[in-house]
Amino acid sequence: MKDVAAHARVSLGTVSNVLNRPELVSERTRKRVLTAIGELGFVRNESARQLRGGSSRTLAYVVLDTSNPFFTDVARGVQDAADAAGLALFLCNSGEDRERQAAYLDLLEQQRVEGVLITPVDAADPRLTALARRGTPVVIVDRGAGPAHCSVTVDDMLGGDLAVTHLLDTGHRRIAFVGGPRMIGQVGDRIAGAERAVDRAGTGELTVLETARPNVAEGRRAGERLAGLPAAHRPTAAFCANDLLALGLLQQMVRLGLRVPDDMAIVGYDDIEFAEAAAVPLTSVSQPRYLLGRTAAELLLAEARGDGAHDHEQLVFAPELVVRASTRLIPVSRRA
Amino acid sequence: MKDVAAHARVSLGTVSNVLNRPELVSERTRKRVLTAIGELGFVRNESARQLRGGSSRTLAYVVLDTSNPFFTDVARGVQDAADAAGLALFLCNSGEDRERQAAYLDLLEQQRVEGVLITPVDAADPRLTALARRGTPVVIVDRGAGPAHCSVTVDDMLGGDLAVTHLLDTGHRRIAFVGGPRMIGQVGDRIAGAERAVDRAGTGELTVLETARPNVAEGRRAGERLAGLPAAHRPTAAFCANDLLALGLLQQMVRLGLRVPDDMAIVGYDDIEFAEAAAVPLTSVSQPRYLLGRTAAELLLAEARGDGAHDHEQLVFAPELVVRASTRLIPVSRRA
DNA sequence: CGTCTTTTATGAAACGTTTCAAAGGGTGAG
DNA sequence: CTCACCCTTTGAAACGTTTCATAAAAGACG
Repeated sequence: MKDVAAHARVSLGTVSNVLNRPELVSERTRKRVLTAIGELGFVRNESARQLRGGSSRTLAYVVLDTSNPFFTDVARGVQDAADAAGLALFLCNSGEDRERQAAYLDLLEQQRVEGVLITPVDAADPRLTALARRGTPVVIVDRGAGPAHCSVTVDDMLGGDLAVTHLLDTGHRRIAFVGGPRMIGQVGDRIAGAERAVDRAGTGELTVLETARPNVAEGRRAGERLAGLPAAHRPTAAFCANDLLALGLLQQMVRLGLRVPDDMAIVGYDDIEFAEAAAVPLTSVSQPRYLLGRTAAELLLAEARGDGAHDHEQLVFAPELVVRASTRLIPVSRRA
Repeated sequence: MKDVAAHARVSLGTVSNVLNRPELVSERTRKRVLTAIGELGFVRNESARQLRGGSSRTLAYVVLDTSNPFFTDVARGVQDAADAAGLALFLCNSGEDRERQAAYLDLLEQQRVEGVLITPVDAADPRLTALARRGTPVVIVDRGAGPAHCSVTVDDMLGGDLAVTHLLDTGHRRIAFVGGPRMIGQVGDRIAGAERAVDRAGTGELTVLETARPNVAEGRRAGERLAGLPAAHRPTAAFCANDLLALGLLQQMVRLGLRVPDDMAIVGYDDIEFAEAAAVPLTSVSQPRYLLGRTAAELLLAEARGDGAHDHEQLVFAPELVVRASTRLIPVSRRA
């Protein structure tokens, strides 16, 4: 900037004014400075700017797993909200790795981002509370939060309830829940919702098949386990904690010669794009992904921009069941 | 930091030494300073650090489309390489939007990132050359580059050739290429490869069905157009520019009652995770995605860390054909 | 033509670090 | 007891901006 000033024969302050409050500078001078900037290929140093200005005009979203399409949709919502507010978005992928997440949080705090959106590896990470206490607003995405943060979630218990109620309604009695690890709050909630549906119906039984991670490979493995059971005891329907699991399960069923939905009905969760394109289009619980991200970012902005007082909100969205071919009414004659 | 110094009754310089060269500081003092840091919840200001130190310890990857699984795999490779080098990774999603890409490039240059990996919206963006000329190393990912940059690509002509050669070998003569827009260099190369295969075989004909974008929806639309043709003239095989298109096409075929591969064989491109989980597991051209990202990042690091002289390399990886159920040898008796 | 007001430009301070030359304090050798 | 040397610690400069009080220039007015 000093070079620019020299080149345009003005003072440092004037160059800064051209950049930040051009209306204070005369037409002639402004042009001269802009020309100098062009000729020298000057690029503002954001660090210095930030150091002096105090704010970074940057937001961050720490994603749990970039390769899960659910989160990329959420990210689009976040992106749009950030764009609308004129903020840049730093996307970080923790890859479900606690350490990497911690490293990112440290880094982001050091960068003085204006706020952090995060789908954390552990629901209640003390690090997040500490971060918020020190002044960086934090909004938890797709996970419940204590009163210390805003959060945006979808009602997983309701989702589980919808899914299993649908299975019970279509005539299933032996139902498997496939998902895990169970300690993930969400998974627990979906199980609870599933159990609530069974209890309310007063009939049917729920078996939980826990998986190590919610991905296609684990879905396949679960499929193998289910297919291995004698048909008489085998669940006739599976409710999966997400669509990746459901697709894996579906694929394994097809591979092992079990028919979907006749031998095994499947309900997934998330309604990702591929749910519809699956071998048998997948019945799934749909979450308002884009809206989730967008709303989360808006909450964060409100907290970051708001002056002082702020009440943390815990927003809960309602999921919807999308029925497709992977579930179907069992004729009464064929019921167990 | 001043507060920490006061709290620990040492000078500013000592605090800095504790942080950066702890071996210079006596055990006792170091402990005292660390305690003060803990008590005050001090967090380094990265901007100031960077301003003084000159380097940002940050890399950026400007992704063309986060929701395309191809790029998330590439991103994993980039991520790992960045981690290994102790650098943070800034993931940006241009969403195929020229303006957003430009905005990100400006932002990143202002942030003084150590280097930029990018899959650009346009192959030859003068902005990229300018960026590199001003000192920010740029590596082009999955797109060819002029001699001004390093680049990492996969041989798309070879990929197209492999796919169509496979279709010709399995007995197909009327082959459709589904993909677009054609002006994307990659698409052009795949078409060229496909034509090369046809020419070499001296038999068969290739029809190009151009799509507006390479996604599932467009794949479905292409499927509709193909299915609408009279069976006598309809291509018996389709080679799609990517798996999203192929999955859309497959889905539409199934929906319209055409059998895959009997009525329509399909070859996709990218071999994404869902290719295998599709209604009919998809034959696809597999690209070394992870390696692509990792190598790109390594090239970038070499350029960024290297002192001065650097020869730009254009690395080309070879794709592989993965044969699955969506293509099958046509019995000689049934050939046209 | 002087005075007052408005517009435009300037210079210095401040932001929070890192770095480096130099000062201070011990220790051991002579 | 003195000197030299090593280990610690210190203080100040520098990084590249923004901001603000102030100076200079330019108009406006009587």
